[in-house]
Amino acid sequence: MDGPRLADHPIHPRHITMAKPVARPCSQYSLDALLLLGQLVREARLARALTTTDLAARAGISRSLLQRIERGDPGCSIGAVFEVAAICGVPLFESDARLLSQQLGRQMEKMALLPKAIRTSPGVNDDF
Amino acid sequence: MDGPRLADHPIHPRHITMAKPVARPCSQYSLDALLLLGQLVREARLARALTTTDLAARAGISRSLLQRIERGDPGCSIGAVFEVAAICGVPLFESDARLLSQQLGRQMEKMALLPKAIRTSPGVNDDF
DNA sequence: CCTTATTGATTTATTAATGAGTCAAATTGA
DNA sequence: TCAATTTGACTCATTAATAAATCAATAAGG
Repeated sequence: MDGPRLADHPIHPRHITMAKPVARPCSQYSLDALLLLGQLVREARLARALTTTDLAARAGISRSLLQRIERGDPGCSIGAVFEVAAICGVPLFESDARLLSQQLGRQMEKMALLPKAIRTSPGVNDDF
Repeated sequence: MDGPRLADHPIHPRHITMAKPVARPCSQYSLDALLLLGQLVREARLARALTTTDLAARAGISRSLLQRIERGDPGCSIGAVFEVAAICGVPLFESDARLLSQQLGRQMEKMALLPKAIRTSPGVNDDF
């Protein structure tokens, strides 16, 4: 059981980077939205003359994470992304802090009125 | 070294859940935005009469993750959140897929013109 | 031009997120 | 009312995200 292992005989040349299987599949729409958000963050950061190190420090995250955020990596935590966006002034939901809070309040009221559970009729296929 | 351990003598009654230290600090603004997004997802899901199990399956995530998304948990991956939002029709950036793609294209062009690096003057304090 | 700072791209150890499962409580619709 | 279903809230094992550090390449500005 100590013969040559598969890894010792690479199929591909070293310099060709194998596309590693994506951690979690993500639609193109989501990827586009993510990339756009990342670019908006980058633009806002540059507009404020902040270095990646500075912005990362202000957001309480590492520079490497900020780099992934600007690249639109779907694996970043949404808390980190929103924090960075908020700090460098990229609007979330096209509203400022006050409007957001109002919107949240109204939303919470609405939710209180909605049914707490949904039940699907066994026979109905609701695909779309 | 085998006397009674600290854990054997709880300070608090069992039924009082200790608020565990937050994994990563997050501003109130971000938390509000996250909660709003979660509520919008929940509302959209109910409007489409989807169970949490159904929507989670369509998004390719677990039900427990969907629950955390609707709760506005900052630790969820942004890819998962955007995917769920897209599936149940919560608009990202208040634009549909086509507009998003256009917007992304324009943004990429703009970015090409911007400086690649920012450097901070040693004496200047740009705090705000 | 030349020094200095910033960025991009790695790797690795650590920490946290995720999926899967269970259970009780709440809700629905008949 | 009542059975069936959905939801919320946990636990735990596994997987992935994150921080930190390094290094080469690039860009800025005197």
